[in-house]
Amino acid sequence: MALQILNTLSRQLEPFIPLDPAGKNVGLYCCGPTVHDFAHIGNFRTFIFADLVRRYLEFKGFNVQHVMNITDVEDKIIKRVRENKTTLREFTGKFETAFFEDLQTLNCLRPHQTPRATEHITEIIDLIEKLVARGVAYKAADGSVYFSIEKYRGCGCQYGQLVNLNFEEMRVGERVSSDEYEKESLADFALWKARVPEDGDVAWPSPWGEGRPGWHIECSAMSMKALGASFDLHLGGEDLIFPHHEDEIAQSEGAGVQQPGERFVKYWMHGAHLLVEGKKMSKSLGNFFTLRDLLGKGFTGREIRYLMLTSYYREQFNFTIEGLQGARAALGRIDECLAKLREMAGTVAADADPEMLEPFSKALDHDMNVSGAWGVVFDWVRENNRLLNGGMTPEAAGTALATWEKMNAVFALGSAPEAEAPPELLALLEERQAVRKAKDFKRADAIRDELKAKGWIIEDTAKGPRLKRL
RNA sequence: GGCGGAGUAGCCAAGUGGUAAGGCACGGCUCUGCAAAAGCUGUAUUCGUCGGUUCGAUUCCGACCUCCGCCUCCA
Repeated sequence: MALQILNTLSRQLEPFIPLDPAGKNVGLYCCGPTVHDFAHIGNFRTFIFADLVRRYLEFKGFNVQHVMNITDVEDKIIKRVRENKTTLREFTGKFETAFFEDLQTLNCLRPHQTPRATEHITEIIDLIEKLVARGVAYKAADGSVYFSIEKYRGCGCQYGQLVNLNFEEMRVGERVSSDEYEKESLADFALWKARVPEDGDVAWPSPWGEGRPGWHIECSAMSMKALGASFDLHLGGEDLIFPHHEDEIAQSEGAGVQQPGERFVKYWMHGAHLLVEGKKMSKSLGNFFTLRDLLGKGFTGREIRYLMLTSYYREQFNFTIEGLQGARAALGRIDECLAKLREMAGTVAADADPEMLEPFSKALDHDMNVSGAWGVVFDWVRENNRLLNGGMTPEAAGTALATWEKMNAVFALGSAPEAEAPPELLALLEERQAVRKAKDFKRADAIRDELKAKGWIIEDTAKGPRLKRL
């Protein structure tokens, strides 16, 4: 069964066939963060989605090269650098570090390459020079260089591959900032922005004078440097479809660096946005959360990851605190089953059960249908629990665990946090056992309440009691 | 106005031209000194509304209603 992907280019489900003739290597680029602040959970939905795609491709046996840019120069960053009287590198470094910490908290694999825009100014300038040489970019009176959509279309290229653009009907210009009036046409976009006083020290020399890259160009320059002029997969949030990705295509294909008939990117996948408590996230509504905010509320990275992974990436997802609590319960169910399986399996080593993996990957093959895959996982949990109630062999438990390892390579939930009770509580637990034997249930229940007050619940199992974190 | 997406149980969420996965929550049962925990188990005559095609539609077609996103800051 082959993986099928809903390609934004065609809006259709297409079989995934890598450009690599050997069908082995896959280039994956995902638009990364603009490091001007801590990333919010909406951002992380996209990055968890990218991580899922990467892990699933690896599960399928592909050799993935995963690239994610760090946009570390941009209007908002420059503004904040000025406000904070700091340097660009110091300011962006702080949020970049936090971003990678957050990715780790969410158990996202670190991309193989995470190029910074500021370290690819040479590549960016080279690309702009190619565009100027081909006549699809021009230097305006303000010293900036713009991409000409009209010239680009004049070369027979299509602008509007990802979105159906109707230039006559577009309400163009409503939000165009006033400093861009030098453009020949409102739809044109900046490749190189001429230095202005507000930029402070943030400027690089270029053939067009000092300045800095425009918004879209860094992704074109860095993705093509890392993965070649034509690569397999490009991911990002749905808001990037237009203009960011449309402009990336225009810049990349307009430079004439692909072989005839080749495209910049073969498959585009876009993740839908998040709602929080049913509303669009906004600071004024109080439903704007960074990952750190949620950790502060006592939720864990794996709970957040799980919740994000229960929804189909292409559909808007309502992220709620109630959902996080449900995630905690669902994870508890999986953890419980795994713990019992481990106990049963002991040291038995076994191979995964291919019959189990088949429906799991069949679901994911359908454009990353995680819901179907979770259905398989929970059916598996129930079946294991039934067997654990009698009739399961250590070998069968070993097979089940090996199967889980495979599935979990895709979902990457990590393992349940170890919760070893402190000795004084274990002593209380023993005391309770003693008084229960003596039928002093009053004292036994008092101990139970005391432990509960300290955050531990007693689980009386066939093998005796154990303490569990509340 | 243009373009795109969505409406399935209390909540989240799959799916299919042949009679509705899964998770959370809730009820029942097992276990227990009682509990808890855990496990098992039950729960949508019905898939936004109205028509049409069909032996049969939640699934296809048409109309309508509602919600959401994008249209040059945005994951």
